[in-house]
Amino acid sequence: MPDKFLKPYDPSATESRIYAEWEGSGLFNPDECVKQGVTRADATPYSIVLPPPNVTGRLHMGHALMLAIEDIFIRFKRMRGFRTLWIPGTDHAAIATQSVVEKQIKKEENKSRHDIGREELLRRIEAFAAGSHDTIVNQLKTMGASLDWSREAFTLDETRSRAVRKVFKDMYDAGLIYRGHRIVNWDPKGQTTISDDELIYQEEKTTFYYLTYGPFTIGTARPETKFGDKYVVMHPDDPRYRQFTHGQTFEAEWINGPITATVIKDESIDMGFGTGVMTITPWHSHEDFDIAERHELDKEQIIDWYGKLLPIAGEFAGMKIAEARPLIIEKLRAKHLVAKEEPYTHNIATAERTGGIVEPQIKLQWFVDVNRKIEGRGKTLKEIMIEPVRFGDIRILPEYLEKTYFHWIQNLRDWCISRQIWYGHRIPVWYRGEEIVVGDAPASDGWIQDEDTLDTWFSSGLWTFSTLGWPEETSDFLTYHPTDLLETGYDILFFWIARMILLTGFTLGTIPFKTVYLHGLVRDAQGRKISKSLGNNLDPLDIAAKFGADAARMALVVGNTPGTDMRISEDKVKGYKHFANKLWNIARFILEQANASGRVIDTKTWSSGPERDQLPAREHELLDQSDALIKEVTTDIEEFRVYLAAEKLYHYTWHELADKILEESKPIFAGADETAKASRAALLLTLLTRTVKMLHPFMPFVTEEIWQSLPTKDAPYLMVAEWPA
RNA sequence: GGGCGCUUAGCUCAGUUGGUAGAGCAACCCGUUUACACCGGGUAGGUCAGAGGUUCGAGUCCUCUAGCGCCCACCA
Repeated sequence: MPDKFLKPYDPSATESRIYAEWEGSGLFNPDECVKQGVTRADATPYSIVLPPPNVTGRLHMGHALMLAIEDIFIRFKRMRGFRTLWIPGTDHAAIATQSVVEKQIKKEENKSRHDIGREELLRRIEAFAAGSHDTIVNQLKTMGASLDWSREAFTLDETRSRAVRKVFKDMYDAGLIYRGHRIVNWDPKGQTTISDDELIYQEEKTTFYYLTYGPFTIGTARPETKFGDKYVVMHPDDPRYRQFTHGQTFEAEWINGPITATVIKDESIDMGFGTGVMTITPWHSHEDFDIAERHELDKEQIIDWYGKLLPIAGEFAGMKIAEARPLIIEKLRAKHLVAKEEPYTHNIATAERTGGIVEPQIKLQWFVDVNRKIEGRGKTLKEIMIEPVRFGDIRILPEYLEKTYFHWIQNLRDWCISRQIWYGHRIPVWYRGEEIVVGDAPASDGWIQDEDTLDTWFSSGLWTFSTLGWPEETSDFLTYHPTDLLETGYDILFFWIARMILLTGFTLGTIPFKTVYLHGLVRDAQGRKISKSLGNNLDPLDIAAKFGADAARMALVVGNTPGTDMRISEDKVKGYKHFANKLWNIARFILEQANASGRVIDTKTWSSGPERDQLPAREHELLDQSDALIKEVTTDIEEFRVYLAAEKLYHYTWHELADKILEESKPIFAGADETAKASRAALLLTLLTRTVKMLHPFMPFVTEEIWQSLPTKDAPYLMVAEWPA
C-alpha cells in the first residue's frame, strides 16, 4: 500500500508530475507508440488537428471544453489500439492579433502603426505572439491534452506559408482567385477590408427622410451619401412612373445646386417599399453597385477611407458623417426639399474587432470566386462545399446545424481574401510593370510584392493538411489525411469549417475530416456570455489549480450535448473534485484488501471464459453489470455521446461500485473465510481496473495515478493500456 | 424579412431507434458501523409550455399557439 493513498487526493501535486511523465515517455507521438510496442505498426490511423487557438492572449473555458472533448476521443482511440495522432498548433489570427498590439502601442506610446512602420510593428507583434504562444502551450498541458508536441505547427511558419502560396497559385491558375474593383466592407477604424463574416449588426434608431428629387420623392436613411446621385431607379412595371422612359434625363434642384439626372428602369426595385423609386450611390452600396454595373453607370466616391466627406460634398467636405448629416438635412429643409420624415430602425454593420461602423467602398481587392465552374471538375466551389455534407461523407453534429450550413452557402458571395493590415501571409503576387508572378517569389530583382495580406481564414482553412507537411507528400500526410474528427465551437462553422471544406475540396479533391463535432458556448453560472467587461471569465489555469484539471474536464463534459450552450461555475467543478477524491478512496479501500498480508490475488479467473461460470452468483452478476457498462460506454463514445458516457461512469463509480459493491463487501472482509476474502478482493480489483480504464479519457490524471499502484497494471502507462472489452 | 433551436423536479440539465419520467446541485430527516464528511442511509418534489392529431402506447412523431434565444439578410 503506497503511502500516497493515506491522504486525500491532491490534484495540484499530482497533475503536473504525471503530465511530465507522459511527455517524457514520448507516447503522445504515435510513431513512438509503435516503436515501444504499445501500438501495432499496421494499426488503423486516427487523427484530429487541434483548432489552433489565436495567439491573442490566453485560453478560456471554451477552449478547455474543446480540449476535454478532443482528448477524450484521442485517449479512447489510443487505448482502443488505433495509431492515434493529435496535432497541436496556434493561429496568427491576423486582424485580431494586430489590433491587440496596435491598441497596446496606442495606449502606451500614443503612436499609430504608421508612426512606427511595417517592420517595427511586425517585430512587436511577433514578440507579443511568442509570449501568448507560451502561455497557451502551458494551458494546453495543464488541461492534460495528449498532443504530439513534436509536430506542433503555426499558421504563419514556413511550412504553412509554403502551403498557402501553393494553394493561392493553384486557385489563381484555375481562375478562381481574381483581383477586381468590387464593393467591400471597409472598416474606417481598422483601416482594412473585412469579410462579411466579420461584421456585427447593431440596431440603430434613426430617421428616414423623404426627399424631393425633381418630379420624384425618394427615401433615404443616409442623406450624406446623396451628393453624387444622378440616377433615379424604378421598376419597369411600376404604373406610377409609366410616363418616364429609361434613359430620359431631367433637371432637379439638389443639395448643392441644380443637377441633371437620368431615369433608369431596373427589375431589382421593390415597388412596395417607400415610393418605389430611389437614387443610387454605387460607390457605397452593394445593391446600387450591381445596378450601376448592369447599366454601365458612373460611380463616384463620396466618403473617404476615414469616414469623412470628399470635396464632392462641397461645403460639407472633410466632415465626419455623424456631424454632417444633421447639417445636410437642415440645408435640404431650407430648400424645401424634405417632404417627410419618420422614425426608422435598421441594422448597421460594425467591424467585429474594432467596433468601427463599416462603410461599403469600392476597392481593388483579391477575391475567391465561389460560383465559377472549375475547369475539369465541372462544379463550383459552392458545390464543393455542399456535396460532401449532403452525401454524408462529412457528418455534422448536431445534425440540425447541417441546415444552417446549407443556408449559409446559398447566400454566399465571393470571398474577399485581401486585408490591408501587415500581420499575416503577404499576398503571394509580384508585379514588375505589366508582368505578374503568382506563387513563390521570383528569383530576379526588381519585383514589387502586393502590399496586402491574406484573410487569416485562408491559412487556417488548410490546417488539416498543412499541419501534416503538405505540399510535400509526407508519410504523415499519406497516413493521417483526411482527419477523423474536427471538434470546435458552432460559432465558427462558417468562418472555418466551411472554408476548410472549400479549400481541401479544391486542393486535394477530398474532405478535410469525416465528422464535425460542434460544442456550444460556455457561459457563466447566470447564463451570461463570458466577457472582459463583466469580468466573469474563469481561467482554466486557476480552475485546474483549485480543483484539478480532471474535475474541470468532467464538469465541462457531463451532460453537455453538442450544439447546446452550457453554464459553468466553480460549484459545479467542485462536485467533480469530490468525485476524483471518491475514486481515490475506492482505490485505497480495494488496494488495502488486495494487499492484505498473506492474501493471494488471482484476477485471471475473473476474465471471461469457463472459469467465470464457476463463480458464485453475486460475483457473476457484478461482472455482468460491469460488462454491460463497458459495452454502453464504448458505444456511447463511438457514437459521440461523450456527455452520456461520462455521466454513466460517474453514476456507476459512485453509486454502484462505492455505495453498493464496496459496502456489501465489508462484511466479507470482516469475516473469517479467507477464500471468500481473496475471491472478493480479486473481483473488486478487476472492477476497479476496468473502471479506471474507462474513466481515463475523461479524468486522465487521477486514473493514471491509481493505475501506477495497481497490481493488475499491464502497460507502463494507463494512457496506452488496453481498453476493456 | 428568411432560417434554426429551446420550453422536463426549486436551480442546471440528460432522456440515443416512441414502451409505466432521470441525474447533479439545493431542501428536509437520520447517521460518525473497518476507503472517503471532498462521507453514508432515507424523504419530498414534475398534468414533460399550451391545444389538437397519428398510435395499443408520445417527453419522444405531425400540425397549430404562446414565450425565450441564436444565426443569416443590400429593402433604398
